[in-house]
This record gives sequence, C-alpha cells and structure tokens, in this order.
Amino acid sequence: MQIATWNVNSLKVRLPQVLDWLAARPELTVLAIQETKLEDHAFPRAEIEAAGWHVAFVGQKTYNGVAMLSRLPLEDVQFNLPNFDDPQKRVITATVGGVRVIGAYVVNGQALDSEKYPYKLAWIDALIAYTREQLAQYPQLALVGDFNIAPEDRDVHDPAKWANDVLVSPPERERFQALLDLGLKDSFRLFEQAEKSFSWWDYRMMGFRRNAGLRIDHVLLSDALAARCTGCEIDKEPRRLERPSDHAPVIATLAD
DNA sequence: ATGGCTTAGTGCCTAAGA
Repeated sequence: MQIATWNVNSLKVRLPQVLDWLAARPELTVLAIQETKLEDHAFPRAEIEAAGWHVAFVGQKTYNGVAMLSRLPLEDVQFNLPNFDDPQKRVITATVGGVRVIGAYVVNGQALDSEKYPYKLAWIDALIAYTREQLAQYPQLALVGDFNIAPEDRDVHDPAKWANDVLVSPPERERFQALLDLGLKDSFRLFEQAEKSFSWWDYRMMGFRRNAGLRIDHVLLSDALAARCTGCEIDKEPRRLERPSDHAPVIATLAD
C-alpha cells in the first residue's frame, strides 16, 4: 500500500489537480490532505466519492481544514486532538487496511516572537501525547502531514538565512525528535535521497525554479510499518502545474 | 531589497501562510 500526504492550499482551487493526481496513481491507498480551507457543507464529497474514494473531513472557513481519502473504508475516524481544546481544525485520524493513519496540519507559528509560537509548541506537545496513546493501541501507525518543521539543516535550502527562524528553531526540532523517540521513523530518510530535497517552495522569489525550499511535509512510520517500507518520494510534478499548491505530495510505499 | 505570490473574506485591501 501507499500512504501520501499533501497540503493542497485550498481544496476548492486544487480539486481538479488532486483528482488527476489520484487517477494517475493506482497504487495509492490513502491520502491525507491539509489546508482544505472549506467548511464541511462546502466539501466536495460527491466528486471525490464519484472518483472511487472513501473520504472523511473536518474543516472551517478560510484556514486549516483536513481530510482523509482512501480506497479502503475509513474506520474509527477521529477528529482533532482529544487532549487539546482547539477551535482550529487540524487533525484527522482513521484506520485503513489495519493501519492507523494520523493526518496533521501542524501550526505554522509565524515568528518566534509571535503569540502563535507558544501555541505551536503546546499544540505539538499535545500531538506527541496523542500519538503516544494511539501508538500504544495501534502498533501499525503512520503520522503524516504538514509538520511545519524542517528537521535538519539539510532540509533547508539556506540554513544561514533561516537560522533561528520559525520552522527550524531548536524547540521545534526537539519536538520533532520527541515524535521520533516515540518509536517513529522519518520514512524519507530510510532511503538514499537527492541532496536539497524539499516539499515546499515559496510562491515568491521564484522559489521553485531556484529550488529554494524546505522539507516540512513528512510521513513518519512506526517501527512495525518502517520494516515494511520500500520507498519514500516527494512528487514535484504537481508543483510544476499552472496554479500549483506551494507544497508537493510525499508518498511512502509499504510492502504487503 | 526582511519582499516579490496565492488564497479567502471583510472584498478591490487585509491577513496569513512558511
């Protein structure tokens, strides 16, 4: 099976690209989507189901919003972090083919001196606790999404420029490591990868053409799943399209 | 050049993203 994550930056705008992408990937089993930016009544459920997908979603106006699409039925669907009271719709969890998949849109944080930064750190602490609890119940677990953290300097196009900025600060990276310490592997780093591999590029400054990006979208796999993982790739093709999302999808492949 | 673009809503500018 293949597990993917993609921050689409508005599902309303990107739905045709998402459906095209899914149609071209018959091996894909489950896709976690972030930043749908849609209230539930406006979610394009019929179009997605017509394409042969099961779907669950939780959203709000303008910001955030997450969805999970699956070829197999979505079981035991859970919305948001049960241990963190939060009006922002950022998490969706479901069991697919015996695999527990947590799709997360981690808080951006905006800047180190923003009030959103301590919110980000507290939010990730709750995600860590929730993932620990889920992992105890479901040894076959994938935590995927837009983490808004570049784990290492090699995940940053220009580490000097980004030094001490949000997305790379030590408290954020320590929390990313705390997630790994629960017993998760960054599937992308299980394999040899090209240098300067990124999953997000700024719309401005010709970021994509210059490959001035960050690797902030991740597929983390429990040890049981990591043992089955045969590959992980970032698909840059959708980023080349007209009117792209600023993020590229990340796909991990698991042997049966 | 500490910004350039893209999105949605309050709507023709503003806030936010990363």
